[in-house]
This record gives sequence, structure tokens and C-alpha cells, in this order.
Amino acid sequence: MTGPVCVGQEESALITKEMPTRSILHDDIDCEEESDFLSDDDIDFSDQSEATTVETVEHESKTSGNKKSKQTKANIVEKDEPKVPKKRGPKKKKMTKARLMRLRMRRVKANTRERNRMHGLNDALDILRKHVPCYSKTQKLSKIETLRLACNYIGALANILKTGIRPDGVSFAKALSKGLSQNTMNLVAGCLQLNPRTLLPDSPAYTKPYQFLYENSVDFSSPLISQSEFVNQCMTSYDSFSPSRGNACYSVPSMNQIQHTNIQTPLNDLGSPRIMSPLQGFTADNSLQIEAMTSSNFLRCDNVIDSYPNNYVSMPNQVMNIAPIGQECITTCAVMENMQDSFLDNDTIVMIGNQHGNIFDHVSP
DNA sequence: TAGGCCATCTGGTCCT
DNA sequence: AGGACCAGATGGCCTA
Repeated sequence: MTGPVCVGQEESALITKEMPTRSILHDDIDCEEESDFLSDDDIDFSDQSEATTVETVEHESKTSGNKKSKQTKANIVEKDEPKVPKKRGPKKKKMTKARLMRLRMRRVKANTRERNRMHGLNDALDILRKHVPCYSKTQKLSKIETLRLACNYIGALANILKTGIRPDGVSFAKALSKGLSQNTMNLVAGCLQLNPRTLLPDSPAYTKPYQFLYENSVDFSSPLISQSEFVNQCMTSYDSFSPSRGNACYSVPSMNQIQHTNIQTPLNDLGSPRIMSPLQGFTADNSLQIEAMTSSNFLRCDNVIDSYPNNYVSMPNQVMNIAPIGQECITTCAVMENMQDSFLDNDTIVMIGNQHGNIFDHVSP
């Protein structure tokens, strides 16, 4: 914690510890008698520069010791400025000692609120840091980099869902790295176990986007697949391409960690398992656990699944229902992965979503 | 040492 | 009157 203030202390203590304010403390004012306080008409709390001007003028007149000069200056001001009718309404209150204290206390409370507000903002940013790829406790992303990376991440994931094409690691990393600093780009590259040079704009590593297709795909011959068969495939498949953790810093839990989390399959009115969208349900913490596969490892996105309450995947020529395939998060992810593979083979654009089109639109179940 | 990042204070504005 | 939000200012810390 930096800064001049000790957070969490009593306000009374804060009064003495906080930095003196320019407009409220007025340490230069002798507060012994009520008459010594200046009224609000004399002190402009809203514009320090104006107050300074008044002080300067008065100082000049004091040093010269000539009342006339002060009057002359006042006359000049009056002549130059158009006459303004006297303000109506209640007269401004005098700056009494009690009022001064109230204002000071109000400022202290406002500072506390502002601190708490910023702490809340930072807490939210910390949560966001954990949800973007390349989360690292040792190399903490700055605020701006976190926001940029999150934007890029959302865009990249949306692109995957929109096109159904799984990008290679370099393409994905490049998409994540748009507008990021060199340090963060290196971090992204490290997390994806890539050479940072491959992320340079003119890198010849991969010339086409999505050139490198992921190899560890599950054979998904039929869109309607039995639960047991699918789960078996998923377990085998995901075990095989679990990332080597190494230096990579992912938003945990990884697939291996969440694959045994039991989540109840929602039931319909008849008590049967409800038909689910491939992006619906099956999460460890009621959030989406899609793993966007890359050439090297996987990335993860959260908190999207609740936005996919519908039961189908639409394609240009067909609507495919996804059977309730299991009670574990991994299956949902596997469905997506396999569907991407099978559709990709047919060079078909996969539209995943609901009647309202936008996959990010929230629809109440 | 300059520059980036951050926490904090502050006053202004808007809203309740 | 008071709270939320915002942006500017300031000073501390860290790193290249």
C-alpha cells in the first residue's frame, strides 16, 4: 500500500493523517473567533485560481499600505465587468468552525468511499486477470493490459464460435496480442509455449490464419452420440492433450481438474434430461468452461455458458440437436471441439446460438 | 534517470 | 445533503 493514508483507520485518525486540503483546511486562517472566518462569498471553493487572485490583490494593497490603491483596483474591475444583479436566494452560510469541521469530515468520508470504490474496481480487475489467458501471480498484468487482453480474448473466442474454426497457437496468440505491450506479448507467447518472435507482425511462422489445425481431435462421426461413448472419447481425448503446465499460466481449473466435477443435468417437465446446447450446463462453477484448442495447448473461457440456453446448433441445411451427453463439464467442451472438427471438414460455417441470433445475447431459460 | 504504473486525494457534476 | 462517478494532480515505487 502506497500513499499517505493508512486505509482502514478510524475517520478521526484520518483527519490528522490525511494530506491537508487546499480548499477546506485553510491552515492559514486564524480560527479563534467566529468573526475571523471568511464567508463563502469571500472564499471561492470551486476555483482556486480565483481565490489566489483575490489574495494577490489584497497582498499587494497590504504591502503598499495604501487604501486608495485597493479602491482603484476595485473600481477598475467594476468598470471592466458588466454589472451583475445581486444573487437572490438564501445568503450563503458563514464558514464557522463547526461548518469547517463538517466539510472536512465530509471530505474524509468521501475519500474513504473513493478508496473503497477503487479497491472494488481493482478487485474486479483481479478477477478479470484470472479469467484471461496468461494469468500469472508473479508477473501481474497492468490494468490497461488486462483490459486489452480481455477484449482480444473475447474477440478471439467469439471468432472461434462464429467460424467454427480452431485457430493454431500462433494465430490465437496474435489475436490475443493486438495492441499489447512487448512484455505482455512475451507473456502471451510464454503461456502458449510459443517463441515470442512468432508474434511479431512480420513473423513468417504462419502466413495464413488458422493454418495449423489442432491434431488431438476426437473422432466425431455422428452428431448424435451416446453418452457413454462420448464420455469415454472425451476422457481419453482430453487426457491426451492436457497442457504441460511448465511456465504456462492458465486460468485454472484445467480440464484435468474439472473433469470429475459432477453437475446435474437439468431435467425437463417430464423428468427427463433436458436437451442441452453444446455450450450449456456442465460447468464446475456454473460458468462456461470452453477450451479453445490451440496447436500447443488450450485456452479457456468462462462465464459464457449461461448465455446459451438454447438447444440446437444451426447450420445452413440442418438443425442438430445435442443429446444430454453427460454430467461433466468436459463433455460440453468435447462436443464443441468435435463439432468444429466435423463441420470444418465440410467447410461449413457453424452457427451456434439461439433464435435471437447473437450468441452473446442473454436469454432467460 | 526517465518513464510507466499505481494509489490516493481532490473538486466537479449528476443523481437521489 | 450526501453518495457515486469521473478526471486531474501528485507522489511513491519499480524497471529498463
